[in-house]
Amino acid sequence: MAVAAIKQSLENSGLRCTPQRYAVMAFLAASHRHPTAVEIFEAVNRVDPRSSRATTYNNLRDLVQAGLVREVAVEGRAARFDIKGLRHHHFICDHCGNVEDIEWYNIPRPAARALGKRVLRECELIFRGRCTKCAPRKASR
Amino acid sequence: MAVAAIKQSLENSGLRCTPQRYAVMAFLAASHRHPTAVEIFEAVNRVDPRSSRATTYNNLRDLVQAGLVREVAVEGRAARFDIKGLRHHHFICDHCGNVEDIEWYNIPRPAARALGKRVLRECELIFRGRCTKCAPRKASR
DNA sequence: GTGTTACATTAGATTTAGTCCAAATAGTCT
DNA sequence: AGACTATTTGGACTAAATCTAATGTAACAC
Ligand SMILES: [Mn+2]
Ligand SMILES: [Mn+2]
Ligand SMILES: [Zn+2]
Ligand SMILES: [Zn+2]
Repeated sequence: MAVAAIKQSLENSGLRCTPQRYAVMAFLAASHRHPTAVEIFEAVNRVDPRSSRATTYNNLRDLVQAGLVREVAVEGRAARFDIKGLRHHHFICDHCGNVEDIEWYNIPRPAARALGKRVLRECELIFRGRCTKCAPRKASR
Repeated sequence: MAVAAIKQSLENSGLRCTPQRYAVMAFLAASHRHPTAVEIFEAVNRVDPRSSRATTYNNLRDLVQAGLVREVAVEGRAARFDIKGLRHHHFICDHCGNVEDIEWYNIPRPAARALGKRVLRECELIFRGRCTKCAPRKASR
């Protein structure tokens, strides 16, 4: 994602493009690894400009709220984040907790009857199992 | 869920039916509210037999591992639990974090190609938006 | 420009959710 | 009964995230 594109999307969402905010976006845009808040905090602080822990969390919260970033809750582990670019599904490893992208495909929506008066914003499909690294080795089991 | 049924399912999973364990299962079976661990802990301790916090968490972990109970991670909030009875999807409210059951319907699996060497255990479909209580009132917006 | 205001950042304290530990208890088996 | 194993327990501990109050910075009005 280009510098200008990040700037644009921040301003479109009514968020100032501060160095700290930009750094979070740039790091997420460059990463396909669904980092945790702490990982983002550390990565951003390996070089200038610095960003405090509170700011990193604040910015992640704002970016999620603006719809630019997605937060993925993983049971028993820290939340992970990714930038909302191309639509995709997620695979979460039972064993190591890693979150991986799965190519998007369409899923049928629920019947209006089943939703009642709820207001639907999005459907999220999550696959669970063992990632390539954690899958049982060939003959075993 | 009947007393005997709970006993059965525990024993089938190789777990002793202790009073504390039973109490967790019985509470979950009777509740449709996806309680948090703390709520379960408090509910179980409103009457005998008592169960410590550590035991409640231990038992929830064991029950999830045995596949009898499901843990639902909710971003920014405590995990919630429900008993694995009839298959169903979940609706999570953006506003209040409540988890509600949505009638089951089948969803297409991903292409084998998209999964690669990963081992798929299950697909989970989560709907997000505003629950009935938090939905914007009629004319507004 | 100067002043005003709203938005952002910061360090550190605090809270929340959950885990760990070592000792005590209670089943199960022979 | 005695040995063995699973389970429970209180309390210390940890990790993740939020809160607070002070400070800094950018946009807007004049
Ligand atoms: Mn992703
Ligand atoms: Mn449910
Ligand atoms: Zn894995
Ligand atoms: Zn709600």
